Amino acid sequence: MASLGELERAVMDLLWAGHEAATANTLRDKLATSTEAKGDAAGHEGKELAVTTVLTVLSRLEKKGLVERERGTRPHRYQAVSSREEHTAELMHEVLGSAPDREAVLAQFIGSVTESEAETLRKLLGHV
Amino acid sequence: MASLGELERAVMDLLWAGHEAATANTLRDKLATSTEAKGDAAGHEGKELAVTTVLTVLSRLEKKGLVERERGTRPHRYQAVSSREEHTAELMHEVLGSAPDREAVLAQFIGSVTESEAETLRKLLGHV
DNA sequence: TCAACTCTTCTACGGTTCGTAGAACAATGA
DNA sequence: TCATTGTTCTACGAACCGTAGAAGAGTTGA
Repeated sequence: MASLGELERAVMDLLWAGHEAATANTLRDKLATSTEAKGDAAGHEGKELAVTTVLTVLSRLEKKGLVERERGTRPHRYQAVSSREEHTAELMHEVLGSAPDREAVLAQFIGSVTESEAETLRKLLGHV
Repeated sequence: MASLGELERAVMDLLWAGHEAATANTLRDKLATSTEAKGDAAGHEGKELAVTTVLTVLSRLEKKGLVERERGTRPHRYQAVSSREEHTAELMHEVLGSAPDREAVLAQFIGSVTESEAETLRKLLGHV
């Protein structure tokens, strides 16, 4: 149950970007303005969504365990459960985990990584 | 357009496993017997599917670029476009590629890899 | 060449997920 | 208490997936 729809992803991107907790209203506004004034190519356009739409999406993200909300405050505040990096890394593990031959996959993976990333990896692995 | 349904995945698994080209009929039989005689837990049970079902799935996989078929031979023969490892590694890159801070994700990723895998990675990267 | 058979394509339906939002209900402030 | 603001419920249409019948096309034995 990992994959996100387009709007769901846009919302997560906002939560990850300014990583404070946000209200549905704030998010709706950001969705409207983000990538709107600049005819952004890949952006998720600047449509004025109904707040309920945003709320529905947030509920779904909550159910998926990606978002948690403070129910105490009156306009509930929503925030990402984990950072984008954590989440992405987790996804990578998920993908990798489903393979019988993990090491072969890793080999393949490493083979197509940029040199600078390879360098980063060497450092992280405690360069021999 | 990356994610696969359960049956689609089962078919890919078969194509990857015995990695010869196979006909729809062969695949249907294998789907029926694989993981059937042993009450396998996670397996995709041993139901007798209609051949057309398998064909539909194969067509969809073809459209997704995961499978190619030989149209020349009469019972068309289907095979995976890339190996499971290639495919999985590609998926990992896809996941990683969508992140703004790739290196941070890699850091996170490496942090939760098993020691033996870390060792493998060192070898692959290292030859220092 | 014709009939029987095999295989593929077309079409379709029900379930699930996602984008979208109205209607109704709850809380909060003046 | 009333108006405002926010939340939950419910719902609908599109897309994707599992599933398969009906019809069309190729193959082959007689």
